[in-house]
Amino acid sequence: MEIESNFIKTIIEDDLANGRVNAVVTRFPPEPNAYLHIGHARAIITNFELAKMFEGKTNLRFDDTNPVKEDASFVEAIKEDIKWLGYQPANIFFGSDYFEKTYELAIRLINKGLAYVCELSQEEMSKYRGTLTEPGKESPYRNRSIADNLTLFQAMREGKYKDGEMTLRAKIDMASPNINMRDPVIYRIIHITHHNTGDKWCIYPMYDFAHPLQDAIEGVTHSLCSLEYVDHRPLYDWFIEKCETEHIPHQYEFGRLNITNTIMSKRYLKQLVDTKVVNGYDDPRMPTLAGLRRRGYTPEAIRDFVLGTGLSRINSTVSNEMLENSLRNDLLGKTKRMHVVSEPIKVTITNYPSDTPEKIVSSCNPDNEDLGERTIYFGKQLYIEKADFLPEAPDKHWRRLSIGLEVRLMHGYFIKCHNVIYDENQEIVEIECTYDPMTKSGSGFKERKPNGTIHFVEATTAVVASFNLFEPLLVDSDSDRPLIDRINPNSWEVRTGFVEPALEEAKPGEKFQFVRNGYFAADYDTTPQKPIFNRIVELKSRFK
RNA sequence: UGGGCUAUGGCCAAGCGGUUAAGGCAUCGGACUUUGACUCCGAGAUCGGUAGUUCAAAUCUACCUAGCCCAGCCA
Repeated sequence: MEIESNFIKTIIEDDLANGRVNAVVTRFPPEPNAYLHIGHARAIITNFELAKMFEGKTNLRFDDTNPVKEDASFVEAIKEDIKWLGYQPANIFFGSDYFEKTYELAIRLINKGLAYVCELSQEEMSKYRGTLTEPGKESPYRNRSIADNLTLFQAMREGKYKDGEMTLRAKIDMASPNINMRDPVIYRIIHITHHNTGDKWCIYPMYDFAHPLQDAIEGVTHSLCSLEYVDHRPLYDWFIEKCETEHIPHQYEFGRLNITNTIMSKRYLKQLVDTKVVNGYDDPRMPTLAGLRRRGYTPEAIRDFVLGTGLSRINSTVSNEMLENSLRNDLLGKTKRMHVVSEPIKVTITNYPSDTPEKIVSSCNPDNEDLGERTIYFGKQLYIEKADFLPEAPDKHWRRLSIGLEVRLMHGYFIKCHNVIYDENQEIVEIECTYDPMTKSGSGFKERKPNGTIHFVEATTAVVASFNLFEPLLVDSDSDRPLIDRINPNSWEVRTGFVEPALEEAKPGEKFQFVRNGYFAADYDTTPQKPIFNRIVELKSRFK
């Protein structure tokens, strides 16, 4: 699947056609202060796919200009997530690699009379800034001499001042209707150890100043970001122009991708982890890439989903059914289709002649013979799903087992139910059936049509396993209620059931279709003695 | 209330002055089926509103309406 037509692709095509750029360079610039989630996947995929499409390149650049929030551990996690998604950055850079260069350009601005050292406190600065409807006031420090600014800025760098004591500001326009242009701070003092530069610096550039310069230094042609930066674009262009960088990058904005019933915000993800609603950032219910990975989502499906949702200048909320569809499409042809009974009910085949089960060799996926065959068993004692039996068929659409009805056991035989055994509470404990030896799977038997096909496992060879069934963490997708009140209490259900013996060998992370049950992945903690499977996604069903 | 961005079927989204207005997801019919899966057929919008420009407008203009973003020494 290729990237669809979208406005950014159109812009790039146009730039290339008109010679405004020779080669496309994009970048994905995360701040190393959180785990990546599926929202980031859109940015990653968009940047990489767009560049790839035009034979350009994409850098991974850690935007680490604020040491108070950042940590090296996130650097590795982010690298791993990008690799998992299937992308290899042309270069891996750090914004902090450019601190020296950024500093020089700040001095250039001072020399041009376009930046000044300001001693307003944070509170005062806020007052001077004005409001959305009223213009701001000029700082009393705005008209210092270039020489004084140079000296002061140098002193800031040398650590002569405490955090917050002064800032370097761009001298633009305190009356601009765009608040970003009202003399924004471009350097602030922070005495803290930086994950990359250690204690070398105590002044750090702000995003608005650093970002365009990083793009310029790296030769980025199309700098993509989200919609909330639209108002920052004039500033971006101002810095590029005034700093007279050799290369001139351009910023383009696109909408964020939201998914129904899914929280993406850093704050709430953290809240879920901190309040132990989930077991960490790689909990299989989390929308983090680490969580989705553990759940069994595939990078191919995520890519297909992102590309399928397109790109526009709208913050969109896409139904999670779309993601699930991508998952099923990807998993359909590449998973083995195994027999698993998650809520068992016992079946005795009363006319089965032997106490030892017979072996049946079956295809793992009739649509993909490369997946091979495995042996399943059929015998006197079986398990089927509770939901596949009702003493009496509710209506003529019932395609499962009932007294007097005959169904096909997939890969086995036709069986017909003739008796139900109840306990003292009128609960069904066992059902009794007969089988027809003539109807063996693969025999080509066509004399009669069964009332549907269900699956089973043979009881003496079955292996006990547990299944983790997930639902969305949130309910009420359109609600404005606080998220904490929308937590789904049933987001993780554990069931114990039986799996066919071949599943003992499932390797952690290996994915399967459990016939008529859904797609599952063996959990990281699975063992042959105690297999554990996570449900990735249910199968679609028209059963009403 | 200043500035900016956006508005195409339930949800995404193509379309860039002339097409019966792509496609995907979802939904509803139907066929097929050793998964009520898959696959296959079929069904639905006149493009936020109004007024203009034009032989011709979802596409251009004006006005209106609605939603989102901005007043961190965060990114």
